[in-house]
Amino acid sequence: MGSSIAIINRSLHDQVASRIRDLIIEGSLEPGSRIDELQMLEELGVSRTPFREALRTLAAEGLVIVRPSKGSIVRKLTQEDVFSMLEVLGSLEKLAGELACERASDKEVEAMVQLHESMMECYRTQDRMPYYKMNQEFHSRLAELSKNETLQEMQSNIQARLKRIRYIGSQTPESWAGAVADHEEMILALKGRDATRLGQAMVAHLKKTWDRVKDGI
Amino acid sequence: MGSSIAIINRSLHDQVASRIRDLIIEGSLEPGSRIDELQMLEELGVSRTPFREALRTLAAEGLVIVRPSKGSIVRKLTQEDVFSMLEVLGSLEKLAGELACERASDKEVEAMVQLHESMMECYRTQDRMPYYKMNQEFHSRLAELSKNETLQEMQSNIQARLKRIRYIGSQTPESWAGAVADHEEMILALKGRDATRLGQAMVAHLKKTWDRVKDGI
DNA sequence: AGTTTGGCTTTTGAATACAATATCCAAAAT
DNA sequence: ATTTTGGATATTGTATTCAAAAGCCAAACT
Repeated sequence: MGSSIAIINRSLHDQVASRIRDLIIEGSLEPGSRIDELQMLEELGVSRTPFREALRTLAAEGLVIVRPSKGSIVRKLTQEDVFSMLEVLGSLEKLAGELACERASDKEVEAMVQLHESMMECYRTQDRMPYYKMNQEFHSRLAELSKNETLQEMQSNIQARLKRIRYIGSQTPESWAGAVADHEEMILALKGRDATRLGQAMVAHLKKTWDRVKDGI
Repeated sequence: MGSSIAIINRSLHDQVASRIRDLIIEGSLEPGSRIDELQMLEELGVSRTPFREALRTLAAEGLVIVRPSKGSIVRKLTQEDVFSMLEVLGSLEKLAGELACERASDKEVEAMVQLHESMMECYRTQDRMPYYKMNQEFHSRLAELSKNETLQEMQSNIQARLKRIRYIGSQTPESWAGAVADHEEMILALKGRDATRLGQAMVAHLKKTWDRVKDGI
């Protein structure tokens, strides 16, 4: 995602925003901690203007909170926050699934099946990292198949906020197996163009995600 | 919303963002047109730094588009954009309605009924403007009753993007009557705590909104 | 001893200055 | 005549500077 050609054409504050996003997701910037401008500026090698513009973007995305005259902090997600996000994400992905059944081309469905196969292969060999990445891809792609840009945007926003949680949310072998079974069901529903079934599968999947994650917050 | 005490404690860029938002909604800034920084700065009486920070916020909210080195434009909504927004909004408000039936207190439900009565009064006297404002309020409040902050945030974001459309989307006498009937149904469902019924009412309402608005884009 | 106040330091917010990029127009070449 | 290129101008992007606010510590007072 994001070829090098695109990067050179992106303005500095966008690059800065991406870097900070990464720092937040990988956990270098701890939730709740103040973001030290001076230190950050040194590390990133930019001046305050693009940095602060980046902060504004991240604030609008819900990743950081800027407290006037008191500095910015990395947003800390409470259990309630995460629950509410998963509740909404469930509803959005349900819609995505239903629409995908109606609007995706056979070719696109086939591509999803392919992706699923690759994931299954990773599961068999217990390759966590590639599985994790493909899983993100799977859900993004499903949103794409809805052919609804707003839906994609909202889904990707929530995904971004939850990324860190899910990343650390290391699944147990059992929960991983459960997730794989869920995906199996999704693929079957999608292949059969059964909108209701896929919608239900999405909601169920997100509910389980909550069960899996809630104690680690 | 937003007392004067709060306003004086808000940083400049936030105030600027609000002002620009208003200009976009009321139509002073035409969709698709370039936002002339120099001219804007004069009008608003601020310097470029807070102004550009405000632009970043608005960009993240989806109201403007910043094209690197080529200036910012007010986002122009295509029919597809509006359709996709209403489709998502329908899904979100459906969820909001369902959750509200489960989670709202009797007092809160009563307050909604009151608001509905006020709207009916405006309808009887054909007071468009107050009705329009209360209608916004009605939908925001329903989202609040869901007790889901993410849901509220997402709904309010889409509402903001659509505001101008709905504002100009001058309803005919018939469509107004239809909207009133929809609201009657919503209130009945909410009073009866019938989640399914309210959910369906919300989806139906948003579908009609599309029919009413689509030709005016 | 504890609390309050005054001023110093650090940090954030806004304005200005400087640099880079794009746009536009005219002149030259095909 | 049309296209292309060079440079002047306007506009945007970034850095720096200046101002204001918040945090901190010590001294004085209760």
